[in-house]
Amino acid sequence: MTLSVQAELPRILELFPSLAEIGPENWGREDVVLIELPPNHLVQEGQLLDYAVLLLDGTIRMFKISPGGREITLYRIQGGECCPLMMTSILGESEYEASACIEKPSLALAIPSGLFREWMDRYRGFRQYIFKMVGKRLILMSNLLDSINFKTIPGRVAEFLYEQTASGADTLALTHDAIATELGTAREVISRTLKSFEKEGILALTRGRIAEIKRDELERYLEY
Amino acid sequence: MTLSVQAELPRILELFPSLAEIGPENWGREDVVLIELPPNHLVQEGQLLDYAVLLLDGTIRMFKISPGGREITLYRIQGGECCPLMMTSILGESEYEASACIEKPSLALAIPSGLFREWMDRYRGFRQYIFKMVGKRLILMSNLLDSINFKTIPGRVAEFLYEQTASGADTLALTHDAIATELGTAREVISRTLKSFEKEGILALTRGRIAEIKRDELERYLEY
DNA sequence: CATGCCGTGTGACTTTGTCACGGAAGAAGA
DNA sequence: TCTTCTTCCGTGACAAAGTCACACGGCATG
Repeated sequence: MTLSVQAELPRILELFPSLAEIGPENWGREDVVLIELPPNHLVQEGQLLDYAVLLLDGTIRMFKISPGGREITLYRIQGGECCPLMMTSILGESEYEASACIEKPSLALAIPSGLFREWMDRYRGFRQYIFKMVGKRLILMSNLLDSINFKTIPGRVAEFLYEQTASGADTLALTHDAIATELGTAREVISRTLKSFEKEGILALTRGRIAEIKRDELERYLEY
Repeated sequence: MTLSVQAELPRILELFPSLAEIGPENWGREDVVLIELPPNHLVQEGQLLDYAVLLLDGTIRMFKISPGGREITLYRIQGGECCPLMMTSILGESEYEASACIEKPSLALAIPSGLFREWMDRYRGFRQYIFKMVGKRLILMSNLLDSINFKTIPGRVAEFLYEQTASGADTLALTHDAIATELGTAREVISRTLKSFEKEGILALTRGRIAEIKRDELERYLEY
């Protein structure tokens, strides 16, 4: 069974209000389809560019990977978002230069490149929405660059933990390796940093878990 | 004496062909003006956003600066280009988050934000041009991020020298500090690296000069 | 219970960044 | 020409971060 765009239209419009201005003649098209993205599927540079993808559900992690295998997460795409790198590839006919990993099973609206360009021309709100997305990521990436180049590791780890516990939880189910991958450093570095945090009583470490995280203590390490 | 937009129109259209579709009623406006940007003038975050700026001449360096004073160059804007971070700020009403330094005396076309948005809506070619610019920088920044995080210093210095000598010159008039600022590292690090290159006979160092650069020898150090 | 994998801890070493100098090249002025 | 000053460069000692090699323990699986 495949999902029908028509059936999901309410959900699509809720997530992407800017698509409201698109008329029924476009929604009826056979080449605008819903696709399911399998979890843990990897997309390398330059693929999938026949379609622009708007994510309805799940999450996709965009990252860079070095020849040595070290990774760094650039950003995540969530339901209601789209991938700016992909957008600019389609619109600028340039290369794409990052990898994507589908973290949670994802559902997406696929729009053929040509049609996507047409929509960008025709629909003002949609265009503005896409532009905002791209701008947001541009700023995000410039801040990431800033962090990598100017901040210390303890500072970045503290910041990461601080963000992850923003919802109130004081425990995270994360391996050191996962954090290293987020921040673009090595697992040993994270292990040592966390260990030193533990010695200061800021948190407690067990296998695959970071518990008893004291957010207020973390603040001491936040930079800027 | 101020320069007249009308008088410079041929030059403007040559540098920005996509502006050709804009009719005379817009070119006659009093609020579209040419401005001269003084060299070494610094622009901090969030300024100048009442106008979108299209550069006709000169160069502007966009960079990040740390609390400690270390800098890293994000990219340069040249004649015929515009600043993507500024564009996205105007279109997305978000913050701007970088500094700019006018390196060479510059001449620019200033368009009020509102009118710029109007042009973006009305003129397809102009819109596509701006989008291409933004995309180009997004990719450039993601590659820079990659370099910072994954490449070695000798690799990055070699790459920098390689690019700077692409025109054929085997001598560069650059201080070590200038290179450090380009790459986002410390002057001492660059000094040591260049010294080691000199010991290998790849180049010759004198005050404010790097001479006898052997491009083919540099290739050994290029990464990827 | 045995096996194997995965996550973690650790020490030794290399690379990069920081700090504090000092010294030399060139510009400017007397 | 000599003096003074600024800018640029070199260096050593140290701190921070990344790399490499390996060991150990928890936990799942058969």
